[in-house]
Amino acid sequence: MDQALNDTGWRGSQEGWLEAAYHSLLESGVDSVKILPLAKKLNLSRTSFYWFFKDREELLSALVARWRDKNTGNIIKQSEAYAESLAEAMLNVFDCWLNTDLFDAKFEFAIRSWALQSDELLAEVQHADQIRLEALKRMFMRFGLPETTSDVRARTTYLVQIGYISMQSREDIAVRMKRIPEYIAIYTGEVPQQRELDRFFSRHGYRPS
Amino acid sequence: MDQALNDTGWRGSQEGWLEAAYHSLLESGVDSVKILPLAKKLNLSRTSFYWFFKDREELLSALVARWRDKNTGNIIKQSEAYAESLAEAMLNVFDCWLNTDLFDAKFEFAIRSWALQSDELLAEVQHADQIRLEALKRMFMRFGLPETTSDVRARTTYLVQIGYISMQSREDIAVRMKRIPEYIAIYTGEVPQQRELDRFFSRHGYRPS
DNA sequence: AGAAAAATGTACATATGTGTCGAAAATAAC
DNA sequence: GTTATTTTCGACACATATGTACATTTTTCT
Repeated sequence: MDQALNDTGWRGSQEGWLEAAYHSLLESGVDSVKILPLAKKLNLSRTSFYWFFKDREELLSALVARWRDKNTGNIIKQSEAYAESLAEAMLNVFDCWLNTDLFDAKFEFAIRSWALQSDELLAEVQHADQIRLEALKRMFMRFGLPETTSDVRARTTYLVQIGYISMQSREDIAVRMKRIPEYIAIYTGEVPQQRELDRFFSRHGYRPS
Repeated sequence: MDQALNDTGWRGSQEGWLEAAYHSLLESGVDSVKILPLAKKLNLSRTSFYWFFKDREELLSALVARWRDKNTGNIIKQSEAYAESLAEAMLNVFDCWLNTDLFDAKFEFAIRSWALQSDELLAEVQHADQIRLEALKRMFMRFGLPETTSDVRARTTYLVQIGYISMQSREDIAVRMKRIPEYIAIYTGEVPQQRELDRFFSRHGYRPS
C-alpha cells in the first residue's frame, strides 16, 4: 500500500485520510470506517488523524459531502442534454450508468446502506432521489409524454439502476451493452435507431461484434 | 418493550433473542446486532445469551437462514401461479411487493447492505437474485416472449422492486396503487384489463376512488 | 418436597475502539 | 543554520464489546 502522494513532504493529509476512508466505506460499509484500521493502512499513528480532523464524525461528514457533490449533478445534466429523440435522450442518461466519472455506483450503494442507520443521511438520500426522479420525469415530458406516464417511466429508469447497483454484480461491459437496446425499448416505448446506438457504443469504447 | 412470550416460564429463548436481533438488523444494520444492546432491550443479562447461542456468529447465521427461508420462495411461487394473460401473471408477482407476508422488503434491504461487508453473504444474495430472475424470465417466456426480451423484462420487473426497496420510502398504499397499471403496461407491453386490476385491488383491500 | 434441569447473573480476562496531552521529529521559513 | 511551524507518535484515560467460569435462582419433573 503506497503512501498518499502530497505536494508537501508530509506523509499524511486530509485528502489521504479521506481517500482511505472512502475506500473502506466502499469495501465494507460505514462501520468499517474507523480511525485505528485506517491508520494501519496508511502506516501512520492513529493519533495523527486528529491533526486533520476534529473527530470521526467530521471524517464521516466529509464522505457524505463527497457523495453529494458527485452523484446527483451528473444525472440532471445528462437528462437535460440535447437529443433528437426520446431514445437518444435515454442513451444520454445511460452514460451515467456506464461511466464511473459521471456516477459512482459503489459509492451510491454504500451511502444507501449507511442511511439504514442514520435518519439524517436517509433524509438526504431521499431528497437526492426526489431531485433525480424529477429531472428524469421532465425529460419524458419534454418529449410529449403525459404526466403520469412520465412519472412511472422516470421511476422505472431510475429504480432499475438503483436495483442494479444493489445487486452488486460485476458483469462485463459486453453483457451489459447487449441489453441496452431492449432497455431503451421498454423505458421509452420506442426502438432506438442504429445510428443512435452506434454513437452510444462508440463513446463508451465498445465495438459490438 | 415487552418480554418475548414463551410457553415456558423463562424470560429468554432462542426465538426471543433472534426476534430482537431481527428488529435491530432492520432498524440499524448488522453492526447494531450486538449482544450487549440486545440484552438491555430484553432486560436480560448479557451472558444469558450464551445459553441459547454458541456465540454472536451463530445468531447472525440464524438471521440469514430466516431471510433465506422467507424471501425467495414466494417470488417463485407467485411467478408460477395461474394466469390467463401476462398482465394477470405480472399482477400475481406484484402481490409480493405489497404483502409483507410474501416478501419482507426491509429485511431484504438490510441483508443486501450487510452483504457489503461479507463476501459469503454476497454470494448468497447473488444466488438468490439469479434464482428469482430466472423464475421471472420463465414467466415471460410462458407467454410467448422471445428469450432476450424475457430476460430484460424480468430484470426490469425485479430491479425496479429492489431499487424501490433501496429508496426506503414509506409511501401510502393508495399512491403506490395508482402507479400499478402503468407499471404493468411498461413491464408487459400490454394494458391490464379492468377486471384483472379489480381482482388485484380487492385482494389487497384497496378501493380505488 | 426434593432432585434435576434450565436459565440467569456476577466477576474476570481480553480485545478494539475513541479522544487528549505533551514530547519528539520532520519540514518549511527566514 | 537557526527558528518556527507542521506533523507524528507514545502514554494515558475511558468506553463498549466479546466470551468463559462458576455460583445462584427459577422452573420443571417425579
